[in-house]
Amino acid sequence: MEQLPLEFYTRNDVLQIARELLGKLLVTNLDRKTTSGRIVEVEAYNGIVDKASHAFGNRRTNRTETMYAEGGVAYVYLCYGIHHLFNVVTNKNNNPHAILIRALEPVTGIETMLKRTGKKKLDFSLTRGPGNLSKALGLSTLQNGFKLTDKAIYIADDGIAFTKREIMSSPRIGVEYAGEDALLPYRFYKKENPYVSGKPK
DNA sequence: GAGTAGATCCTCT
DNA sequence: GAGGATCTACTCA
Repeated sequence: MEQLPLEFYTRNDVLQIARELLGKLLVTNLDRKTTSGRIVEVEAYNGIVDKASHAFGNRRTNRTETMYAEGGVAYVYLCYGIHHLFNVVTNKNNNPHAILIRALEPVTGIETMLKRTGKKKLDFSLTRGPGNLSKALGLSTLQNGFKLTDKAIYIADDGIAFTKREIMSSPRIGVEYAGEDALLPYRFYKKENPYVSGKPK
């Protein structure tokens, strides 16, 4: 199992990176506990030209500053006052690309995830949806700006990759306000995986 | 089973 | 002062 190198994140094709993230392992070492999950759903946010992105129009604020950092860091922010959403920042300095991790398949530390989320037993909702998976992995705004090349949070390749046929794309979720950009097929997910959010077919 | 309200708080205008 | 890259529970049928 290999931690992804910085060069993986600093490339400029956020859609390509998003596709490649599928099948990788997201690992957290927080609270002296290790938890990990296989990424099965992501959404790409294509920088300043993307109306659905917080960085649209090169809007630069305290919150979005993390996205302008060099790729390979975590961008975590609070949504609806309740949910912490975890993103991977990509591209070079001052190019605010990001990839939202929307769903995982639990791999290690399931007991810990259950404890964190207050669930009694494993079900598909444990790591389905960005709010839930952040909770399960112990991610919060405290981890905003963490480097993915460190040990606390990182993404690893254990040799498993999905085939092209297994990867589906669709418009993103929850971004209706973004006008025509809401229609862009920037969401990628593994076909027929029960952890993928949205409506089961 | 489908539709909707409520939670809850940080960020930006 | 408004609203958001969401989720859950509750209503109603």
